[in-house]
Amino acid sequence: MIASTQTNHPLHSSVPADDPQSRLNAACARLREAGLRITQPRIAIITALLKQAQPVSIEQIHEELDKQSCDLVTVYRCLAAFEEIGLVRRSFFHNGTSLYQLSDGRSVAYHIISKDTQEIRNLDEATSARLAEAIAQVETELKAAGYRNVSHVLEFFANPPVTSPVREGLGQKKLVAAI
Amino acid sequence: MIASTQTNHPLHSSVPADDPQSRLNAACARLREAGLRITQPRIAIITALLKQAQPVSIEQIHEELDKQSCDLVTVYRCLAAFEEIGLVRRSFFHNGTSLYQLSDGRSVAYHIISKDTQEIRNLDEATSARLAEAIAQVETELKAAGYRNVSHVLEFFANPPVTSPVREGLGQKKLVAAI
DNA sequence: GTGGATGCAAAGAATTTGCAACCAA
DNA sequence: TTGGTTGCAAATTCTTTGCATCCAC
Repeated sequence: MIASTQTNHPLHSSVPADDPQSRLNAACARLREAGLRITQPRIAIITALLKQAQPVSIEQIHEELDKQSCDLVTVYRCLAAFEEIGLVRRSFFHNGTSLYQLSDGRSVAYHIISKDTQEIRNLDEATSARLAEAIAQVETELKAAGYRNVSHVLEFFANPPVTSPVREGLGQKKLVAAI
Repeated sequence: MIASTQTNHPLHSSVPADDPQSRLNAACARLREAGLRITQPRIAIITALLKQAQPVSIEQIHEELDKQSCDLVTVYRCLAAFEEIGLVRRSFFHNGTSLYQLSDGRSVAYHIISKDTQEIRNLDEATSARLAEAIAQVETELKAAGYRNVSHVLEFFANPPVTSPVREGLGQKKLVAAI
């Protein structure tokens, strides 16, 4: 039910190649198309996002960026710009914090956020795909009804089983629970 | 596709009567069960929530409360408490603000939030029900897998058609767009 | 009577804004 | 060259906390 590891199924993603370099290139192309400039901070931010399998907070991204490479404010501004052109999805908020993830056309994965620890896990692919299909259908209907720029947010919240395998990788340090 | 008016289908809601008084009573009962006290501010807050067909922000609730009846901080604290016992659902956030709605067992309605105006509309019942079913299935699986306190947030964002009928009632004044 | 609830003031955290300097196109 | 970007500092906004007082049970 819960995919603890992110498996890559090139078969599933209709769009881009999987290696970081081409994904970065694709992202830069989208910036250019949108009339945005390719700057050092932006490359660094996109590169940081490429490493993430889960949505991450702005703070986390900034920390990834070896501090000096750009200002926190720049991360805010870049992510806002990226979101505007659909390069990233603002995935969810909890305790009032936004999390972001690259949206480069590969399949959506929905998440379970631990109510206690803010740990994030992916739903397994099959389940995510099933939900994505139901939601896509609604979005199609909305578009047919004249809505534009249709998007959505779906997150699950829960207390994970006690025997929970802890997620590895860059973590929840900065995701302090507020409630 | 989009239900502009909130239709009441007693047939659908297995639980409570529709008149405000019994809904208030039911809510109070739930407070009592949870060991929370029935106070004047809490009654006022619940009453304000009862009037809403859509999720509302804490600010909005506070404004509904003819100012003097309780402090903003109290609204925060009460809603946190209500959320804890499942009396309200924290429905979604946008521009970082949480919105709340009473969750008294009547059917869920998912929402479309206008990206421009923050106007909120309900999906029609059939569509909401279809989504709710797909999601309930996932939640059931999660519970079976040992997850507890499973909940979710699903929101659609879009720019509504230009000929959009504007939603009446307590509104988006306080829902200032931040991005 | 007693512990939970409230109000007020103040602290904190996340995010935004103003503006001068900078650099990608 | 020039307007989009950035950095730094300061301002805002939303939310939480501390603590004395109050009131529901």
